[in-house]
This record gives sequence, structure tokens and C-alpha cells, in this order.
Amino acid sequence: MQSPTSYDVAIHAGVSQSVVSRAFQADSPIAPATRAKVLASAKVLSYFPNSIARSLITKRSGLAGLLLTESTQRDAPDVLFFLTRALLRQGFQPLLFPSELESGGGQALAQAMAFGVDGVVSCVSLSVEDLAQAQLRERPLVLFNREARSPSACVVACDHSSAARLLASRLFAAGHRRFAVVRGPEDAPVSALRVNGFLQRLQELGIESVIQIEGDYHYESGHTAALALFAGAPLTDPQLQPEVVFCVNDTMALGMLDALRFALMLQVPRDVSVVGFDDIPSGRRPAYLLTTVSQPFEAMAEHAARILRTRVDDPVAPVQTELLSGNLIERSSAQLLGVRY
Amino acid sequence: MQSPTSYDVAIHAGVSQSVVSRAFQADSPIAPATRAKVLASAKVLSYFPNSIARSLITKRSGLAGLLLTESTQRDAPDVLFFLTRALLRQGFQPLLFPSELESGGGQALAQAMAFGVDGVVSCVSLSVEDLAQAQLRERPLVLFNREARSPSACVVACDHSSAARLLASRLFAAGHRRFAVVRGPEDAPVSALRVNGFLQRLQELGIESVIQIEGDYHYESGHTAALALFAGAPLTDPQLQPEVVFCVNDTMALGMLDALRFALMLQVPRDVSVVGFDDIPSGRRPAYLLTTVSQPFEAMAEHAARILRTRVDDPVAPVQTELLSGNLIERSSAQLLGVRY
DNA sequence: CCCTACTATGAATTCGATTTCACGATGAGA
DNA sequence: TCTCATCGTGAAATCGAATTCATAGTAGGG
Repeated sequence: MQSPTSYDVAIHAGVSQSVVSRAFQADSPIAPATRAKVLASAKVLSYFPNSIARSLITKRSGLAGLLLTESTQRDAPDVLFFLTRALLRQGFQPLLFPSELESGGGQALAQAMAFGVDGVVSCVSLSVEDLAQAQLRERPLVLFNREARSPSACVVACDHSSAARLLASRLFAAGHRRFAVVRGPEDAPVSALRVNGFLQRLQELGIESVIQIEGDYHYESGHTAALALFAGAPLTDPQLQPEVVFCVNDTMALGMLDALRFALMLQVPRDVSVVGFDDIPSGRRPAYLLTTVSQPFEAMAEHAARILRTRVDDPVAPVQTELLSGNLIERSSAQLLGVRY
Repeated sequence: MQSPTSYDVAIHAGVSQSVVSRAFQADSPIAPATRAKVLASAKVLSYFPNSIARSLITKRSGLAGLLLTESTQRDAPDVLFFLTRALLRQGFQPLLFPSELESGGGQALAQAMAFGVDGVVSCVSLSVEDLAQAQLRERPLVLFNREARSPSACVVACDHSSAARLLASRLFAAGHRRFAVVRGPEDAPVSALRVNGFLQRLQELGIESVIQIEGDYHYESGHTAALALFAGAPLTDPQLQPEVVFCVNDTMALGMLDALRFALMLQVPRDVSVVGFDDIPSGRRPAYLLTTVSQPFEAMAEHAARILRTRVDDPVAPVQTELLSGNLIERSSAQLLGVRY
């Protein structure tokens, strides 16, 4: 049996189809008694207004496109969790557009538009042309932890740079002088923000030379980086070895920790300190106790969803950019002078 | 500027609207030259067919509803990851319906129907009435790792019971005789399947009494369970202490391990062995090396999506149920006689 | 050269709700 | 009692593309 239509309900209730439509909308001219009658009939037939037909005419689908990369989904499942919840709370049903690569965003965006989403939250970098297209379609777009490549895009992001600067300050204040950094891939903007903030602050503090290693965000590359940094340990001058390693994400920091402890037999933080970034759940466990920076994903998600709602309801609302600051979390993999910021 | 419609493109290309529509569909009667002309115009106007209007008449939205609980999302992000990818590969765009509680499935299902999804994959338990409603709407539904409460529902699940039986057999064969189980919540069907399979097999092997502790699937409850089991350790008869603890999920097993090692100062597996279920990523790390059972989520997701596709294309296709077997993963938290199954 | 068969095209209808507009009924005010 | 608002209702247009059906055009066969 097919789904019943408003017309079926109209016949059952002995009214016109228009009235059925009105019965399902708040503040529409309809007598309370009539509405009750209609809703009763609807219940009998188990009728529910077809939201596709509705959105054809109202130009509102109630859908929010959510652009994701596989890596976001894998490495930071919380992002998806909080974003879906926040969108839902703002009355959007989240429609997922995972793209294989960081570069597939344009395609995904076009698809989202075709599906008639009311707006988009993107955890994928988008080119200026992509952004222009969204604007052309008059669909608001909020970038989540990504760079605004166009002045018309709203952004909600963690202030990676400031958090990394703070991290540098604290580590310096805790007495460390020899630093190493495990970066992300060359083209990863977030990694760049963190690294640059960190290095810049160190430079201000008079530290010029910092060993840098490029990783790929994954656990293994943290492991590899550890070997690269410390493999020849007893042979070379210990004065040349870093006292602290800053991994731009926690996943690599865990790889680093495991390599230091289980492969290189070093003590953390006695022999070397390790700090990460992200505060992933595993890093909190007694087995790691990673000192790190937590990104306020929950708050960021709420902001993103709220901004989207605002702009969907009022397309000429001003473009907003929100930078939320990260929190330093001191655990035992590195000392930050006891400061829990 | 509004999105252009097929009519706009028609004018630009000097053809009728019908032709524009045809240009965007494979095997429709249209001259190749005309199609090229239309597609060119479409590109100029950056036109993309409005999928809402399309699905109104075709009765196909290209959307698949994905019903989730928060706990699925939190504890097994892989499920969501693999399911979205599999659905995408089958040509569905995944529309998320997270429900707060395991009980909110009915509501979510109704919503999904209202959004005109072509089908549903549910990681949430659904009542018989809920299932009936989906069937009424002629929308195929696949249950993912949930019990089929109606013969009309397709199911793809891990064979929890058999895997747990196998685990019991192996542990017994490895010489263990004193077992403890950390269960999930009373009403969790998956936990029941695992526990029952495990206990049943042990009983067959002549082991009648097994200590059971109820947990809530979270890390802390594994921790607590450890204290409950071993806190009075040196005082009581060591013969009464379990040699192996089976935690029905890995998250609790990690809590158990950390408590045993860092709070109770026991050696694993020398003093006690621990096994889990799920094979979550953290359990693979050197810090844990948890012996466990991995659920073939990727394969399960592919199956679920394929079944959904089949039934969407052919509503009278036979109902399918697939039980995929889990894989025993031996790591160092418990010996399974070297068998990697 | 004509008739048939087939192809490409356009006009018109359809999907299911929302929304505008017109109208009839009711009530208030003069 | 008559008129003017007000309110609830129904008829009809609308959203944008898919699809049916009729037809103009073309090619092929006799």
C-alpha cells in the first residue's frame, strides 16, 4: 500500500485538501475543531506530510549538508558526533557527504546543493570557486576548522595558532630548551597553523633552531618519527637530542610515546617529554596520560549549527567568524608547570 | 540569484524543457548533438537538476536513512564510517537519524519516512510495530547488529554468540578454568548474546559457576569491575580468583586492564588474563595488546548496503539474514593457543 | 516515388504539498 | 435591518523535473 496523501486524508475527514495542509501548520487560519478532525483522520490513515513535496514549494528541505573527509571521520569521530547533534538541535537533519580526499570538496558541495540542502557545514577545505558556487545558490555555508578562503564564508574554528603558542610558552617556562616538532603533511593548513604558532613563539623566546619531521597524522608516522629522532641516541651527543617533542596531533603523539617506551626504552617524561594536540580519548588513559591541547569540539559544533540556522533564516545576516580557544591539558607525558588552562 | 531551472536551460539552449530533462538521463531518446548542446548550456548556467523535484515524481530520493544511537556513534565510530561509505557506493546518500536512547527508534523511523528515504539501515532496536510501519510504507529496512523482531526485516549481524563460544573454547583449551564475565546492561541484547554463548560453551565444558558483574559498556565500569573482582585479592583464597576475565566489549576491557595494572599492580597475563570483544583501535596499541574478537564491520556494512540496494530496486526480493562470524585476535593480554582465527 | 517505421522533439500532465485568492457565512456596529 | 469586517474554507496556481503522448521529420524498403 502506498503512503496516503493529503488528498486521502481530506476525503476521509470530509474537507478540502487545503485544509489538511493547514491542519499541519501552526498559525494558519483553521478552526480548532476542523484541525482536530483532520488530525484524527490523519492518525487513522497514518498520514504524515510528504516533506519532499513540501520542500519543493517552500524551498526549505530541513536538510543540512555535512561535508567530511575520511580522516575527520576516522581521527576525530567526536566532530561528527557533536555536529550531528548540534544540527539536529537546530532543526536540521544532517545529510552526509564524505569525500575520499581533502580535494573532493567541490564535488560534494555541488551534490549537496542538488539535494536541496538548506545549508552546509564543511569540515573539508573548499576552493574559492566552490565557495562562490554556494553563494550563487544562496545557501549559507559554515566552515568547521578550515580556512576561510572567501570573505563570504563563515568560519568556526579552534584557535590552533594561539593554543600552540601557549603550549610553547609553557614548555619554555617549564625549563625546556631543545624542541622537536612532528608536523602533518605539507599541505595541511591546520598543521601549519599549529606548527607556525609554536615555532613563532619559540623564536620570540630566543629559540631559533627546532628539528622538524614531516608525518602524515597517523599513528605509525609518530612511531617512525621517534626512531628518526632518537634511534642513534646513545651514540650522538645527548645535548643534541630534543627534550620535548610536539606532535601536531595526538595520534602521532601516541605512536611517538609507544616507540619511545617500547622500542627505544626511554622514560617519559624523565628522558623526554611529549605533547600532542586534540585530546583524543586514548590519550587520557593511564597507559598514555598524554599532555595535550583539547579542541572545544562540542562548543564549536554548537556555534556552527547556530550560525547556520541564523543565516538560513536570515540570508543577509552578517558573516561570522568564531575562533574558540583550545585548552591545555596537563597530564604526565610533559610538565606545563601545573597549569590546567 | 536563484538556482536556474530546467526551463531556463531550455530557453538558453533553444529546446523544450522535456529535452533538458532527457539530456540528464542515460538511455533516453535524444540526439547526441542535442544533448551536447543542452549540457553546454547547463554548464554555462551552472545548472544541476533539482533532486527534490525529481524525487517527487520518480518516488526515489536517493536517500538512505541511517538510524543510530549515541552509543553506536561513540563506541563504534567505525560502524558509521563503513556504513556511510558502503551506502554511498551503492548510490545512496546517507541521512542521519541519531536517537538519544535505544528506545527512540520508532520516532526516528517515522521521521526518515517523512523525508522520503528510499530505505533504512538501523543500528537501533525497533519494535514490531515500528517494523510494520516501514513495511506499510514499502520501504525496505535492514537491521545492523540488531535482533529481527519481525520476519519481514533483513538483518546483517555479527554472530556474537558463536564468536563468544569459540572464545570460551580456546580459553578453556589454553588451560583456564576459573572465569569471570563483565556483562553489559541488563537489557542489551548484544551483550546477552555474547555472554550466553560464552557461558553456554563453558557449561558444555563442565564449568558451571562463573562470576558475573554488570557493567555499562564504559571504560569506568571495567575499572570498577576490576576492583570488585580483585580488590580483596591478597586476603582471600587465590583459588577463588578468576584466571580470565571476559569483558563483553573492549572499552570495558581497557578499563579492566588499566585497573589491574595501575591500581591493583597485577601482571597481565601472568596473574590474570583479559579478553574483550570488538577490537577497537586503542586495544591494538603496545600499551594494551588486548586479545579480543573483531567484528567484521566493513564486510557487514557492505552486505547491509547491498541488501538495501537489492530490495529498493526489487521490493519483492526475498528477505535476507546474514550472520558474519567474528575473528579471534590473539594479542598478549590472554593466550588462545596461538590461534589467530 | 510513396508508404511505412522509427526517431527526435514539444506540449501537456503528473507528483504532493503550500499558498494565494475569492467567496460564503457569521458577527458586530450603526 | 443593513452594511462592513472577520474568519474559515475551497478552488486553483505553483514549485521543478519526469514522463506520456502526439507529431514532425527522416530514412529505408518496396
